Amino acid sequence: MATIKDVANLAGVAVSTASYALNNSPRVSQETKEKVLAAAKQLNYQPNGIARDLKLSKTNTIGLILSDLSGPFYSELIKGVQDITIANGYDLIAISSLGGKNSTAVKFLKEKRADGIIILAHNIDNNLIISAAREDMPIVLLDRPLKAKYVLNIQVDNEGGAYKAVEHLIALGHRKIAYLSGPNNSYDNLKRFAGYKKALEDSGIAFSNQWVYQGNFTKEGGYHAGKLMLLQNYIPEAIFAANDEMAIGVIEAFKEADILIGEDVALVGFDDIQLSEYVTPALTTVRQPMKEMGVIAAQQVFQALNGNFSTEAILLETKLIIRDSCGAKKVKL
Amino acid sequence: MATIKDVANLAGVAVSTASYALNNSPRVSQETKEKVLAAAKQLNYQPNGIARDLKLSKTNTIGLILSDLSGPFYSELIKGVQDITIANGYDLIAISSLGGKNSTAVKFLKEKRADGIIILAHNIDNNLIISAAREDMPIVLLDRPLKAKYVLNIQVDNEGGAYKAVEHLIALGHRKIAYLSGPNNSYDNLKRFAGYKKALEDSGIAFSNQWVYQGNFTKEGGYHAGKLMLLQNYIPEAIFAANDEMAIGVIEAFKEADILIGEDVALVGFDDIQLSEYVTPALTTVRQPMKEMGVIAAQQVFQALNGNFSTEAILLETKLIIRDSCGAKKVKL
DNA sequence: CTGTTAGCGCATTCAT
DNA sequence: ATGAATGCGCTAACAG
Repeated sequence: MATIKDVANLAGVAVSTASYALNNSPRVSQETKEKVLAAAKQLNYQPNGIARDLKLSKTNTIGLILSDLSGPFYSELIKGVQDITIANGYDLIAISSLGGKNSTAVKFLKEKRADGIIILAHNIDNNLIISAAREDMPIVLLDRPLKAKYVLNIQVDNEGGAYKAVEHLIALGHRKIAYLSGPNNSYDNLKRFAGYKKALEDSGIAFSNQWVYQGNFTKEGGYHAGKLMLLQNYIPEAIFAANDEMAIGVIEAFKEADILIGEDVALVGFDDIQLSEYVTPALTTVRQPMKEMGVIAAQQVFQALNGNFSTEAILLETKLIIRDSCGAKKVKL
Repeated sequence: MATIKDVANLAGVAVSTASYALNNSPRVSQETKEKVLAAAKQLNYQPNGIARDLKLSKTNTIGLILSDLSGPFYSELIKGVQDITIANGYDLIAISSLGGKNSTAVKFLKEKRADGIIILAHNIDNNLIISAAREDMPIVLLDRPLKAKYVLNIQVDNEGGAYKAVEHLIALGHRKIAYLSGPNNSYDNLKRFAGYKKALEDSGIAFSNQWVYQGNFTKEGGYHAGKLMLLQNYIPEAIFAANDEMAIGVIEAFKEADILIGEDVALVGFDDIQLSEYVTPALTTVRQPMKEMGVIAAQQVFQALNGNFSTEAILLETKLIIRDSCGAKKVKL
């Protein structure tokens, strides 16, 4: 691979001159500029970005860390981030935090391989984030609060969203409302659980531990939880699933047992992933403003890069999307 | 940020010794190793990965270039690639080719920011690929054939898959079969179109240009094509959509007009995206072995990195997944 | 076993 | 307007 040195040699100028010419600096004459450009073309010269990054201590890229690149859930988020990143002339890279300690994500954080980082991955450790965040690499955290220098917080109102969902179920006349839980180390799950409990409480419904089922935020988990309810022969009047994937798992489990969701049991999810609209019955769920979240996250990164570190956490509102699985439409008839 | 030099100073050793110690080389005594590690810890030293990459001319990462990071379609592919990449101790980065000439993807290719590249993005130019591919950065191309040095080809049998789909439609008794087309510059689309025509031909059905509708591989495109058919008051007996997203768009358009898919019109898609199973009616479609594709692509990269450049293109088989939208299940009753 | 030194490829300061 | 020289942070060949 040709280096800038080769180009300079061929053009008969010094390396520095070649560099100036290549970067279109006004310091170099038109004539030599052309000479250098011609040489570069002839050698098929491509600048080595890594050398440049090292020299400038700047990568011009934003890293988006996700717990799983193949999730169904991030599509809109990515779009939002992408829009802003491109608009700022930066590059965007998506990184998986899969693999724990040795994941690409951890390496990126530790080695400052991006000028800014957006994280939506609960398996990235708080301490790592704190020690990685720096003035020239601010970090935006999307899935938990963390007060630290150069760390910005944006969150969805999980608790409020869950509250809305359960309140809706209660208004529909249900009292025995199960909670289908995500992982206990997930902050999102905790908040949703809190919202669930608060809604029960506010309606004078006593909470029972029996009502919570573990579904691990996966479709399979939801399916198994549904099966478990069937085996125990305990079908609640309503189920609030802490995310849509689990809710879809429940739908499948109940479908196999000929239990009609939206009639025999009411079901509400959380997230409003793309699938939720298409599943049968269409899933009532709590929508997160994912694209907006992506946009704001990216904007915060660039603001921080410009020295404006907003201190206060941003809380985004959710919206209850009523479809068929909760039975509300039936009730109205 | 502390550098290795600071660590060496604090530990009272030379930079090289510090480097060896940090990299756990057997050349350095246990005692000094500990001294260095202690110093590193005290300074919260983090190696600068970019400097290392420059020095070693190696990034230890594989880049996966996709035309749109937020597509519903890549989930399984990414999983396959990820598995192999992690197994080889490499990092994986997903990059969007959105943004044309200035996209991150183009930069990655030109500046050799990865040790291997996998491309599924029709908007990356052949010439760019040819000039970017090199011994220490092989490129695997997933969406078109391209014979060039250090370029490897893996493809799905688009033509065969389309043939199967249309053959199935013909076997069901349909003659007027519309083709819902993707972009004309897409190789995949071309091949699927070829399979469609061949199937017609082999059954003695004359092809008519009137039967092809443009849908641009998007749901919106499919929706509009469906609307157009309705406006023209020309509903074909069957539709073969060149991908599932367009097929889903057609379903929506027809649903609005109370035309029953699977009864009034038969519909088959291509890809078998996750949604296809859940949409109503469930979509009959041609499944691509996406995960397998990812696995093989990554394997090819690592083989190439080890000097084994397989020359022959790999062709992966497709499978017709019969669900409800084609009406086959009805017919059997 | 440890230290000295030379680059990796580039941008940039300082002379000229 | 151009060139010589320096260093970003790191690894590794070489010397001791």
